[in-house]
Parts: sequence; structure tokens; C-alpha cells
Amino acid sequence: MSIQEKLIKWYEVNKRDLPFRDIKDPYKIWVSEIMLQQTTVTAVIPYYKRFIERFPDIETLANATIEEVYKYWEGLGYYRRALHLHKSANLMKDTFPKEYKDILALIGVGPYTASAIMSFAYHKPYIAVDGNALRVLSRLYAIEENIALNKTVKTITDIGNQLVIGYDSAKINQGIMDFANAVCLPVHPHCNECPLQKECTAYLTNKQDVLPINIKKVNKKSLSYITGIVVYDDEVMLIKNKNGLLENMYLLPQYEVESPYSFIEAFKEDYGIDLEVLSHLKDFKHVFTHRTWYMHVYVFKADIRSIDFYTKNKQEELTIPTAHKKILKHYEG
DNA sequence: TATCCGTGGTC
DNA sequence: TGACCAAGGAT
Repeated sequence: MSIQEKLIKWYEVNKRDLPFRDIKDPYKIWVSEIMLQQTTVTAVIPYYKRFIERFPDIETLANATIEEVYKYWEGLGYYRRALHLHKSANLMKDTFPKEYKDILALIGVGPYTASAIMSFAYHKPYIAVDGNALRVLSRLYAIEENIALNKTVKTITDIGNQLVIGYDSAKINQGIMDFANAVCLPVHPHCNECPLQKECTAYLTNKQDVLPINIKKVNKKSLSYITGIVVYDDEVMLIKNKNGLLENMYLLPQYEVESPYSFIEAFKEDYGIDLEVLSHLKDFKHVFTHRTWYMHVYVFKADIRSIDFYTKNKQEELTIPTAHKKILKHYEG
């Protein structure tokens, strides 16, 4: 039996039952693939269901406001994915593209996602090279190159595209994903129950624990903020973040300063309004991929009725990322 | 090419 | 607990 046949056989028996699996609508497949970028299946499922229920087709998504689309993304992370979906839906009119190059041209869609859609929706012979495929194939063929490099991804893509010829690529791709999730794990893979033992060069040379080689340097910066719960009556001030990290999200005002008194000065400079410290709430820490925020949260009182970006208690409408949502929950709870 | 972009789970 | 990872892509 070939590697492909063994993989498909394993898949037929062990495949996961997922809401975005074995569906034909390229729109829904697209939405699921965007959500699944760097995001676990467990996290995606409820978001996917809610999103599709509210935006069942291209036209409904295109006609929605970006603020509402963001709201359905709240807590999922990488918020620009929602922006890209909305933009693409507006460009698409009502038909989803069918060619690889046209799908790849969509903002937010790269080689992985374009290949996955071609495979899952149209059963075309494209390998979908994600983290799973990189791991499985680099072990299978003992590729001792850094998978964080584009060159290595290209090498593995070429191998995968050969593997898919003559088979249903959807079964190969999804088979690899479920197999990578259940057997060919990132750490301590279950080689003793692997159907590809005899074909796996890594296993045969005892390199399954060192492959894939994944070297990426991440320098993580720490930032220390005074974060303000600025209240007037029972309303809390939120500001739309204009750029960078958490762009377009609504945040509590915060400054990279040492004391609440410096916060008051900075706030006065920005908005021309005097604050009064009421209390120290709590210190929070939030870890991002490239950054860690230490937030010393104080409650301030002010008359902020005069400023037009004061957003009142509209938390049901505004998209507030987890980093600050958990502060608000603590404050309100 | 290197860096940025979120969050939650795991050990 | 910090480091790593999860169906990556844009700049």
C-alpha cells in the first residue's frame, strides 16, 4: 500500500467530525480557513457557527458593517482577518472565485489558504502546507532544514504536490491534519501506533523527536502601562485604537507611564480634561506573541461628556480585545 | 527576510 | 511559569 493509501485509510477510520468539514460551499470553507489560521480548532468552532449563522453567504457579509463583523470576531485574535474577509466579500459580489490565482489574490489569503480552498471545495490537486503538513512531511522524508524558512516550505510544498497527484487531495490534506493532530504530534509523537512507521525516515533514524526543525527568533518586549477606567456616572470611557497592535479595536485609555499622576498629565494633554484618581483597581498582565503588557489599572473620575469619542456603555456594540475585556469584566464583576 | 499581528492550551 | 504551539499572511 502506498503512503497515500495508508493515510486515506487511516483518515476514513479516524476523521474528526467538524462543522466545517465535508461542506461544499467555498464561501463557508473560506471563512473557516481564515478563522483557523494560527488558531486552534476548539477555539474556532463556536465562532464559526455564530459567524455563518449571521453571515450565511457572501452578500450578507458584504452588506454588514465592519463594526458588526469585528464584533463576531471579538476574542478570536488577529482582528485584521475579519477586516480582510469583509473587504474581500465586497469585492467578490456574489460568486466565489474558482481559480487558484484568483483565490490567492484575495487579501488575507496566502498559499496555504488558497490551496486548502482549491482542495476542499473543488478537489483540485493542491497540497495545503500548514504547520501540520510541515511536521508530517519533514518527518516522513527527514527534512533537516528549518521549516521557518520560505525555502524549506517551498521544498515541502513540491513534495506534497507530488504526493497528491492521482488521489483526492481533500482526503490527503485533511488526513494529514487529523493524523498530525492525533498521531504525529509536535512533541512525543505516537510512533508506536503510526501506520507510516515503515515509510517514515525520521522514525527509522530515530529523529522523530528533533524534527521538524523550527527556529524562529522572537524578541519579546515588555511594556508597562497605567491603564485607566475613566468613569462618568456609571459609564466607562473607551477609545478606538487607530493603528498598530489591536488596530480598530476599542481600548481603555492607557499610557506608558509610571504613576497615575503621569497618566493624569498625559490625559489632560490629549483631551484637555482633568481627572481625579479614585482607586487602584488591580495589576494585569497580558501576553501577546511579540509583546507583554503590564497594566496597572486605576479608576479615575472625570466629566468627559464634552469629548465626542467618549463611547458610553456600548460594550455590546464595540469590539474590545481580551487584553482589556478581562479588565472590564473584573471591574464590573 | 524579519517583524508584526491575539488568544488559549499545554507541560 | 515561561516557552512553545495552533488549518498563516501582510508588510
